[in-house]
Amino acid sequence: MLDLRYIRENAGAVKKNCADRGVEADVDLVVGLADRRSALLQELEGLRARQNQLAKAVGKERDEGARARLIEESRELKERIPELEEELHRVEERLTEEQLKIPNLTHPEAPIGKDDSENVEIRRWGEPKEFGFEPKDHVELGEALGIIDFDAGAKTTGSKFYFLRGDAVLLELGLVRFALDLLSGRGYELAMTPDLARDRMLLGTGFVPRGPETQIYSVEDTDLSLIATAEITLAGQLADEIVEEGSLPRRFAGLSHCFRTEAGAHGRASRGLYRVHQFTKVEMFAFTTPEQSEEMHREMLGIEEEIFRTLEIPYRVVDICTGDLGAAAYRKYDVEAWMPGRRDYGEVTSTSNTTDYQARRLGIRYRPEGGRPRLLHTLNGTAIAVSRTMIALLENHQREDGSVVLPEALVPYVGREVLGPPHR
RNA sequence: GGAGGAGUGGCCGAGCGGCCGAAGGCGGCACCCUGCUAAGGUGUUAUACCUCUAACAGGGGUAUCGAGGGUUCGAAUCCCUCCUCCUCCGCCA
Repeated sequence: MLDLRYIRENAGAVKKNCADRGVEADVDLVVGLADRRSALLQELEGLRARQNQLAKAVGKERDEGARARLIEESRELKERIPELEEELHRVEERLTEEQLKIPNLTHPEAPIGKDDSENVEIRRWGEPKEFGFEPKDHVELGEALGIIDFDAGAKTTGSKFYFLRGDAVLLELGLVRFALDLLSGRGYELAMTPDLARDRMLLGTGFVPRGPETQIYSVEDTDLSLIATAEITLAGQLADEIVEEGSLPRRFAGLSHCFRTEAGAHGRASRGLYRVHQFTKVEMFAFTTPEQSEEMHREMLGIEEEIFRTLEIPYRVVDICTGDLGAAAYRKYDVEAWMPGRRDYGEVTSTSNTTDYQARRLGIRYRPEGGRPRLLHTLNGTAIAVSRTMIALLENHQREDGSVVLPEALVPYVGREVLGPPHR
């Protein structure tokens, strides 16, 4: 959410930003509603001031007649005030609804573009490996090894769900522990968060919990949804709080399951583990001062790259263009790993600087030394999204016989050098 | 799930239906004093929004004492619902 005053005073710039991002938001409507709200508020506050005045006067008035007159006027106000309040409430509800559609501002250096085809590659690491044989994709590899079972997932739960078996279980746990160890050493507080969160936390972080275009599973008859990422709970943990400046930056490494309906995503490149409804992820999250956030963003991207270099997986880094930023991001970088099964790079991590966009909605502020509270900045980045990392790992490190050699750094975490069929 | 208790400012903690945005303490800030340090003294210190104004300086106003309703001329204070936390019992991984 953007600051209402900023929107009113910079309607032109906000409109241009919406256009750059390809977002349909009615800025004029927001401004109109904001004006209406101000007018109502002024009228209402005037009446309330009179009401308070009267109440105070009644307490002091000794003359019975005068007292009765004061109470009479007060009773009249008591009728009118709720009517205005109701109208104000309606206007504010509508205003918030429209205001939420307006995306965050954009970093001046973010590339302008309409969709992911206009994202800008900024660097590459590693060369796609030449196999001396026809490489298989992770679905073939996983099923042949008996370690990824889509049929069982589909039977018990539905398509795009899966069982991990045998060495894949150890691989998931090893990847998670590998990431946690690395982040713990970089000053990230380890956290396992709830896998569900209140709708307010989803809205606050820029997700749409319910409705036709939602990507979120919500629980009926409650205000809870399954989280799409621990970003939601990690951001929400400080909702409505004011933290001391000295405690910033504050870094978290959050482990959670992630749930996504992926509505409308069928038919696209989504074979196997690439686009699933549930996966495990270690997420980086940070609260910073406005001055610290760009540096923190670079730090997160650096860690993401380091992880994939350590896993010996070729990747490229992409600067996400305006049309592909989503609502909350001011700037976003993706790391895309080489996936031999696709003969292409595929997104494995994403890191965003959301500036004060989430903090405003969630009410998270910090107190500068001796100053008034200011909104802080929030950032997030993927350390390891297990499912997609598993794709890259299996496909890049496969051998002709269908077994998979683990990168050295992972061996102690998985307890194996080679992934093979489960023990019978 | 059952029975009790509690939710107040950055933190702790008072609070008779009107004089309470709220005592007191801690912490913070400013100044004073003490040759350093420690201690002490005085003052100050919630947030958002509206409005006057050249003003992010001041003045005025509204709201906020877990949330939402209600009673009342008037609610932190009374009533209802919900949420959260604590204690005890039951159940359970």
